Amino acid sequence: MSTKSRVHKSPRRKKKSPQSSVPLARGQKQRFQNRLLKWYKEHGRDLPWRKTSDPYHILVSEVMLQQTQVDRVIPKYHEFLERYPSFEQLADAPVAEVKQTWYPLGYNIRPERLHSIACETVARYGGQLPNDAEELLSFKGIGRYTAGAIRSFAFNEDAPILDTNVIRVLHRVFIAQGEPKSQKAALWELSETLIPRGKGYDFNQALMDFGATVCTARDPYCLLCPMKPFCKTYPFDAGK
DNA sequence: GTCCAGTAGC
DNA sequence: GCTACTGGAC
Repeated sequence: MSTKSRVHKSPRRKKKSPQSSVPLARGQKQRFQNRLLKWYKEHGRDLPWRKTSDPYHILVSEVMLQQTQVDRVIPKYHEFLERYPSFEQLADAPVAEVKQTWYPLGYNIRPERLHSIACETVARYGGQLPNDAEELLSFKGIGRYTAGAIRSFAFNEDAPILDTNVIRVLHRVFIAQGEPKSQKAALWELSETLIPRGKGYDFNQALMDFGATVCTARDPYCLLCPMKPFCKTYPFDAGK
């Protein structure tokens, strides 16, 4: 195969991709980045998994947080790590016991998968969770969101995340049209292009906190919001 | 009672 | 694109 197969093609405009590219007004990206990071410094939550970059701890917290709220996760996060302080110790434990320890967080497929991730990490990766997206996605129980969370929170990479908080925030601020959930391709791309180089960790944490505490699903706190000068949804109308 | 969650599997 | 999973918020 020739390496020059494209040499005669005329320069193409970027292919039209109806939902996969969001136009950003001049300066909007930088303003959003700066304001979000500043807001986070002042108002970010102090959560236990933000005091560590141990990939195992981050993994446990993210799997717990997949469908469970922060307040219910915090005590169980401590208990779980006390009982299973490392991939090795989790891998060595019987699944039935791990599921008991998990109780009452629910969605009990999660502790099974967490256990299997621990076994595989020990068996195939020498007890070190890989930082590669493809490899992370190959584990059952790690999807695109959790892979991004691990890469940014444990390995400090500028990897994008997209959960329902982030979908809501980015859709409101930058798009404000159509159904948020039908625009995931565009929103993933946005989540990626918005990350300030080298600041994936803080930026992603900030996005999550902002969605959880200001740009909330119901009755967002628009009056406190630093994005209101350029938010496409401001002023939010709850009656819509 | 209704809605909402990330992932896997369809 | 839809659904099961399980429990909480409202």
